[in-house]
Amino acid sequence: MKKKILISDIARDLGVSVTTVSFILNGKAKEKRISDGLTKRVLDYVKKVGYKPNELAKSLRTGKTKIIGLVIEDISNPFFANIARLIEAKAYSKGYRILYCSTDNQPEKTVELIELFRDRHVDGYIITPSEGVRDTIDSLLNSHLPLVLFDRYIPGLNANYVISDNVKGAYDATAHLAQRGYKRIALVTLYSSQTQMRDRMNGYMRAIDTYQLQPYVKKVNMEDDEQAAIQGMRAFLKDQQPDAIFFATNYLAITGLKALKQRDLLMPAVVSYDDHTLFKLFTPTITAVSQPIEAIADQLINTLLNQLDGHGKETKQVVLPSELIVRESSLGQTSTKEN
Amino acid sequence: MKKKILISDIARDLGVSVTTVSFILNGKAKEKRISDGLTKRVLDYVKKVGYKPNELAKSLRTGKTKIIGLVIEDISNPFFANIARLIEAKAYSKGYRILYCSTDNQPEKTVELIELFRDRHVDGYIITPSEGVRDTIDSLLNSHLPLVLFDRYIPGLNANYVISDNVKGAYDATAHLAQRGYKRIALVTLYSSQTQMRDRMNGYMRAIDTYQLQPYVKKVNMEDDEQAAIQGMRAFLKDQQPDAIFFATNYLAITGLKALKQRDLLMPAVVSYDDHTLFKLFTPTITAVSQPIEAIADQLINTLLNQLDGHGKETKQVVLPSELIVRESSLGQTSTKEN
DNA sequence: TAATCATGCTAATGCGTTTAAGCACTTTGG
DNA sequence: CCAAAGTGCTTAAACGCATTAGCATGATTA
Repeated sequence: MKKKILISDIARDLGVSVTTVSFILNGKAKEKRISDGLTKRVLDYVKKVGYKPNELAKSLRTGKTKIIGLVIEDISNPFFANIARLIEAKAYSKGYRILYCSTDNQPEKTVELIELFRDRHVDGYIITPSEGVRDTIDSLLNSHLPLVLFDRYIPGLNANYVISDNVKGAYDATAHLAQRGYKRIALVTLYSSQTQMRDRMNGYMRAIDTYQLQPYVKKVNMEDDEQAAIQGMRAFLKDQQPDAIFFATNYLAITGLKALKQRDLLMPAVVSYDDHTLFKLFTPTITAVSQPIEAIADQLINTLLNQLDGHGKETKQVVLPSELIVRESSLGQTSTKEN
Repeated sequence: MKKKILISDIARDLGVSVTTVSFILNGKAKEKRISDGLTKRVLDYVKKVGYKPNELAKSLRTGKTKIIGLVIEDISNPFFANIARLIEAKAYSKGYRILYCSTDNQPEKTVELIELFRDRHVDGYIITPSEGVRDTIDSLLNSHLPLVLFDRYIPGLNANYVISDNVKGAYDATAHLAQRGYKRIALVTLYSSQTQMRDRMNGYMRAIDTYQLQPYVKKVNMEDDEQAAIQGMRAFLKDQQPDAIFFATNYLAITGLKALKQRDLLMPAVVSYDDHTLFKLFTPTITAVSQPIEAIADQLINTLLNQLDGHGKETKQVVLPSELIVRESSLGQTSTKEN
């Protein structure tokens, strides 16, 4: 168990000052007019003994950690997981590392995680805000900390965000069902006033208006155990007998499918906001509103990096289009996006 | 944008020394015989001004970060995601925080992530080791850093680990199919010599021996694009015409289902190692070998916390039983574990 | 009465870096 | 020819906290 080697060891061994070594290590050799010979000598020695600076000390001194905190609703949801992956890759190439945590959409947990990241002095934040975290986000904003929200935003808060066009996505999904001739098109959504949920509801209602249909809305509480949610949905299905259902999230769709699994209910047409790898495997396959994951990740990381570089003082609020992926194996039709 | 408040500010405002404040804040008031009156006065003032110590400085000084690094194959895989959740919850209650990262099973990335965590001085490691990281793990071991491997281990390395009984799980799955009368039972696995894969193969082979069947094994490379894997599987299916398939991981099963989706192939019976929320929704539903997630998380965190407390010098290597969850809706049978 | 002890606190040092300021000399420009 | 600028480094002060060793009191003991 060899002793950890310090920058002062390097300096001593080479007969120079710690400062000089530090300059060279931080690429300031030229700027600080250190001779090429010494620069090379130091670099070689550092490589030889395998010295690595103590990042904690470095961060304490500089105030920078080269870490981005990713506070996400649920990392096990494929939509979020995929975005996390893309962000991680892009950040990596810029020398930043990502640390992630799941909030389960619980305000207290979200606040705690943001505080944790703040305690650890992460350089920037990417957050899916749950309800009731306005003050915490506001405090980050007031401290001028680089920050981008996504998937939803906080009305009235002048923060950067990247979201998809939830209204249009939901409208398209509902309109698609209406055009197929379905008459009793239900929306299954959450008890939630978050913006993305609100907008999906609005999109659904707009389509209902356009096609002069009756709305059937079921709100579910997903924080309780899943069984209760399933029971609630089953009651709704028996009651209202929808011939088509638009689920406002992919996990609502999954829970809904479980509710439909028992064969006493007839299988309505199903559309989900957010896709899922397995949706294409179902019989019948499930149409989905697919968010432009790659573009979202791009915008997120670029907006954040801009702020980290000190540019981009003006807030950036981006709305990206979603795409309806139509899957109807029973009718022999396939989307071109299929693989 | 208010200035960050320091421990020295507290001390000055209260007319006491920094040392005293530090003692009180770290719960050493009694031990250091600080009077109750002063203790209360300091605590109250700290709460009033909302002082929070700089964790970086603290860590630099103490060498402790109260952070556990979780290096996992793929956080978007439900099996890993669920374990991560449980670990996070248990660690949290002990004052530890979790930081996670996905390796995608790539050795270079795994090594880099472990180094990253090491640079950040995490207090302990929980790792699903990919191949080729023996040296890195060994180096952690040599530095006496608290460490537990899981899902697989590294043969010959005397490290703590927690795994499930892969041999028995695979045997049970294969035997189940044999008992149902299937004759051409295939194994679909990875090109991988990791222990869990090796053991699942061994379990399959033992069952093949027991029931005097012919083995049909397809190895797949999942690091390439999925299309190639699907094509490979389809070729195998057409060639060998298995009437039952045992997939060695849940994502192999998902890819396999995509390969089977086209209706030119007859649907064989399917069993997967590791369960998935959606498996029970398929028609026909999919039987799975389910690992005891809760027990695994318990053992992992307990083993690690033991080491962090300074106890537990002897290495702990735990093998937990897996359970076969039989799902056969077509036959009207259901497992009692079903919900 | 002096020696001892418990009490309640503080001064000083260290953790491993970065960085502003400087130093002793040499070169350059007008 | 002399001030200004350049050269190649180093000194020392942070960064924000924890901790060891110790110091001044007053109380207790012998």
